[in-house]
Amino acid sequence: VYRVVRMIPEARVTSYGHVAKLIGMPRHARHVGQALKFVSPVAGVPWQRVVQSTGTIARREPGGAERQRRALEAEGVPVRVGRSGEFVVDFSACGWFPDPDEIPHEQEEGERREGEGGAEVAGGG
DNA sequence: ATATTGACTCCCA
DNA sequence: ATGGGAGCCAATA
Repeated sequence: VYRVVRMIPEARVTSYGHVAKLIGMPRHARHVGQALKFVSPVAGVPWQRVVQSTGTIARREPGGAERQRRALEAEGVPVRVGRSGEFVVDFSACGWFPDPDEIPHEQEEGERREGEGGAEVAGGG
């Protein structure tokens, strides 16, 4: 999970479900969140770049969602506020949903890709 | 072992 | 676009 989340480019956002797919566990969307909440307090992983499939920041303890919103805005991701005070990001603008095949599995340390640019954008559909 | 919960997602009305 | 229900899998009680 952390490996995939770390490859999310700056100012880009994806969903728990997609991360789950990228790691080969399309049904573990919830566990992706569980894993992220585990690293959020220690940082080191751009957990902020993962939101719900609807682009909405999941609700959690008061102040938590706002924390994620702040983190996103800090890197230039515009966050919209819903009528319910929900925070939403625009996948069409900063969505990051590469094909699972694009993601190298068990990438050994040392080797690395260059100029991996994802121009595709969700939503379009 | 059963029941409940959770940083989720898809389906249907 | 909105709201209710089911499916999902691991952790917890």
